[in-house]
Amino acid sequence: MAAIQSPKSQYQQVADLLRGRIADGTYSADQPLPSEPQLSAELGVSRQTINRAINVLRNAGLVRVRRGFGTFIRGVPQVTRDAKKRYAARNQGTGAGDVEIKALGLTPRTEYVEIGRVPAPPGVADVLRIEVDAPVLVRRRRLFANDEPTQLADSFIPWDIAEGAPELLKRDVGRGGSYTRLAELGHGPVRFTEEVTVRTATEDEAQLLELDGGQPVIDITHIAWDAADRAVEVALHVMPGNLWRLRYDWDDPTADEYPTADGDA
Amino acid sequence: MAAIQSPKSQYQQVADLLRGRIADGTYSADQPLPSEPQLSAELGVSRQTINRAINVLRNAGLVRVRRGFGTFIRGVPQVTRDAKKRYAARNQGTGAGDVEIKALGLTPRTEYVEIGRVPAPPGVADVLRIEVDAPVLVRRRRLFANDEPTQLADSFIPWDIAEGAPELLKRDVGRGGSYTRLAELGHGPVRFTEEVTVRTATEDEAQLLELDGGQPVIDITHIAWDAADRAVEVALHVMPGNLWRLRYDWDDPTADEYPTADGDA
DNA sequence: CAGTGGTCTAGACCACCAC
DNA sequence: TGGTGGTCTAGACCACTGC
Repeated sequence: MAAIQSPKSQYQQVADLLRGRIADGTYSADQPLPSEPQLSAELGVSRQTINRAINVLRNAGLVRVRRGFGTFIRGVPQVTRDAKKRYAARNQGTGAGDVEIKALGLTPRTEYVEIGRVPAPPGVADVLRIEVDAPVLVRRRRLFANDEPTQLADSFIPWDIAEGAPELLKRDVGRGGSYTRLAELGHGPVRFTEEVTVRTATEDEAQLLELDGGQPVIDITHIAWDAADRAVEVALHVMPGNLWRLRYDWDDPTADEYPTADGDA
Repeated sequence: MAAIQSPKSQYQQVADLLRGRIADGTYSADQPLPSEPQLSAELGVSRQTINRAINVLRNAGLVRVRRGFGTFIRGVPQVTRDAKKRYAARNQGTGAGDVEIKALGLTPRTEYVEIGRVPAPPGVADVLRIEVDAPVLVRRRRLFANDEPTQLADSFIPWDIAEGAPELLKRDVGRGGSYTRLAELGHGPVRFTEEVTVRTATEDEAQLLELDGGQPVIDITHIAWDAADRAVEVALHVMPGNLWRLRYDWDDPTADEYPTADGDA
């Protein structure tokens, strides 16, 4: 099917070779890969070419470079995030984010970056349909699996709602999680929307997620709606693209409306 | 917030500069960007450095290089794909894929790459819970917006179902689309699941989608289940990562089960 | 300190494109 | 044929790491 292509560039070939060696276990996960000068000598290409090849693997999330130290295989398995289940699990613990990590036998950890009252950033204000700079409660968290950062999760709640539940200003928001607190205030979420985009990480995100610049991230805007159809919470999730698998499912509400064989308007 | 960083590398600075010039309209979408030697002379850095900067923009999907001709701004807006609505729109035309494109005022086009009876590929057989190499109907399509490829969509239906509806072997599967044909056979989908991952494009995909190698793609495995909970169709979608925005929404089925304030098991 | 990867340059050769 | 981008090399300097 593929058209005849000119022979691959050397750095692509080197990248394929290294990919193969990673896959078949030639290189172990404990040891660093051979150094760039070593590979350069072994394969008879310049160090630049080796470096370019390794950059290909980095972009694919296959290896991780620790500067001044060496290049290592990234041994983190993919985490499945089931949109429905993660919120249904609210009765089992504090954060919904821990469920998926534990399921893989990894150790989750949550770092609270910021919890407090701040002016709403433009994007958030827009979604919550409030004025820019109107006060909101923000909860910024960084989630880890086995001490590797796996996700940034910034949650915003309009202040006029949040002020009713002082627990929301604590790290541990208490039994059932923040949605339960919202429910107690009469704003329990009954509907959720998520918008998913893929983009390259910003510098800040790359730092916090320990990614190389330019690596793709998944950007999820999660909105919780209460029974009065008010947006009561926005959560912005940013996650390394190669690390996650998102799962959604739904019933077809119009399953009984297939056109009949004889046709009608 | 960001820690003190050493000054950025030159190619990053050049990339930022070019990004700025694209954003503020210094460079028009009709004209190619200045050539690499020109930029090299203007900015006083080597051509390699310019080239690297442009590669950053390519990975972000901001520009598109036509070899031997020039580098151009990619002016395609993001398309929103609403998982529920796209299937609900089945009564309006043939393909569900056209809806989103038209909504943006772009011209959709579908290219049928392959329609026929083939042995099930391993991944597909696994999902459909049939033997590898058991026969399936495949419909491979490539979707365009304004003649730019926006999506690969390969659909698989177990042959024992598909053979009941000869229309499924035609390009135009008829009124209501393929799900209506399945419904007529007693296998109308009532439930859907989608799994979304992000990865770098394979060579074949890069060619078909006119991407540069290494660019991230969104990979969606869409499964349609009938009332007997049998997987009656699998659709594999591959789309340029920067081109799409995925939208999902769902009601919380457990909204009335928030723990009460006084608590119980 | 020696070894690692990050980056930069000058120069070069090539494939591809439009004319 | 001349201009475009794709790639490669040798050599260099640097920041960072662990010892």
